[in-house]
Amino acid sequence: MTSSTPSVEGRARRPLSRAVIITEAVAFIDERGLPELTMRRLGQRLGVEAMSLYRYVDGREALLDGVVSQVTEGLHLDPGDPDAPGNGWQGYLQRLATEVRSLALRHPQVFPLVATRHPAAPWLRPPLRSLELVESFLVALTRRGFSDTAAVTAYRAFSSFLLGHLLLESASMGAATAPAGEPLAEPEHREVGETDGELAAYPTIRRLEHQLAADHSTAEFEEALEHLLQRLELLLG
Amino acid sequence: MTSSTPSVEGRARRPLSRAVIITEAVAFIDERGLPELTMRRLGQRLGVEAMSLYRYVDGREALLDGVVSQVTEGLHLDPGDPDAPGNGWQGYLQRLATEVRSLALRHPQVFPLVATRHPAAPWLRPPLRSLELVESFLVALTRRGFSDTAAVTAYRAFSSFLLGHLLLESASMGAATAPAGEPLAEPEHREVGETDGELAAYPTIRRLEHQLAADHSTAEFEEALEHLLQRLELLLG
DNA sequence: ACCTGAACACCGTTCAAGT
DNA sequence: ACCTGAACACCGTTCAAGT
Repeated sequence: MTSSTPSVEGRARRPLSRAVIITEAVAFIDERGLPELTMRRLGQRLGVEAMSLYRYVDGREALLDGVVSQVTEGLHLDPGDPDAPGNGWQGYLQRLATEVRSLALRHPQVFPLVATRHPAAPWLRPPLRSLELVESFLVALTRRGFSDTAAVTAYRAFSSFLLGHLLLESASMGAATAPAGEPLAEPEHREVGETDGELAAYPTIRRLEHQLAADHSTAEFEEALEHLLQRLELLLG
Repeated sequence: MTSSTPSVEGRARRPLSRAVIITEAVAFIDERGLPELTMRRLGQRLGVEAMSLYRYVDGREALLDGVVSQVTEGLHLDPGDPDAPGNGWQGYLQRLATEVRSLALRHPQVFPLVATRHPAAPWLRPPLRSLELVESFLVALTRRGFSDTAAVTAYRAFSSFLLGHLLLESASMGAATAPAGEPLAEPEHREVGETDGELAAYPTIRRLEHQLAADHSTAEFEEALEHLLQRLELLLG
């Protein structure tokens, strides 16, 4: 009874499409990390040979672009009414920042991709890589008193801020969730130049070791954002 | 007359060593980009088979770590006398920032590697990835009036700042110098979703296209650094 | 219309063997 | 001591062929 409807062959196979391929690629990267993602393995996960993917995706590079797009388009922020209370430009930027941050924390293995893939154009600065989002950003700010130039300047400053903070944060998260392959910072298997013994040559690092390892990411993010907003306020004519 | 001294076989081959291999890898990435770097091609460039490299380098991943280390160790900054004029913590951070930036601009293709490789420890935050450098940073600041905690906080803020700004800057540079393979933003061969026509759906981006594409990186970097320093000043007890 | 088998060129890496 | 030939397992990708 091998019917033509997806039956019990271990798992019912979703019909292939660009969307499910990319969705599954994101899941794969989340679970096993980017270096593990292979056309062949992704096919296997989808119950299909690797070559089938090429009907829907233009090769591995295009697939990764798709991953970045999909993850990035999950961010749709309604600028809302400029005159509503708590909805000024500061509130807007704060909400946007929080949303991007939560994206980075949800997909720490994908975020480096968002951060480093070559953007298609200079007006798509990582990690704000969707046209919708950038358009929305610029409109939100110009409607709230920013001149064109000021809005563009703010856009640049804002993206640099997000990139720096979130890339570092997702990297330190990604290390914890890293693929089972690399032991990273395990007590055994130490690299020659970086053992505790060698750390003796750097007394200050050693003294501050605990503080350096401590995680204050949320507080730091918010504090830095606060200062960025103050800085951007100077752009208001 | 095939002598044993490196004679005229096209090019005198430097004797192999870990150092020359890594140096050549850096040059290779600078010229052709990271994805092009292959053990086999690197061997070829050194006049040797790929397997020979494994005597000196522990595989490709280790090679890339070596690349990051070498490039990063080119940064040795003398903190100098805390009491000398123009040598306060602000001057120190300014010099350090400039130095890291010039590194990023000299090696725009290598910088993403510096930015995204998993650091060996939480106290090595990209792009400040050398123990010497971090030690020097912390000493410089604590000698200049920062408490331990303040120095660590400053270290975090400073690295985020550098990472965000320089990764974006090096990416936009790297695109220009990109490998001959990818046409990127060419007039022909446009991706479906991002033609000028489609840009019509984003009127603000379109209106600000020129401003968005304009490059003000140096001024922006300096301005943002200035504000960071002001912000760090608040940490002084 | 959708998937696959076979094939190609190219990887990283190991190891016994050459000099 | 230093390099290499041969081999292995694994890539991405194409295309004619199957259903």
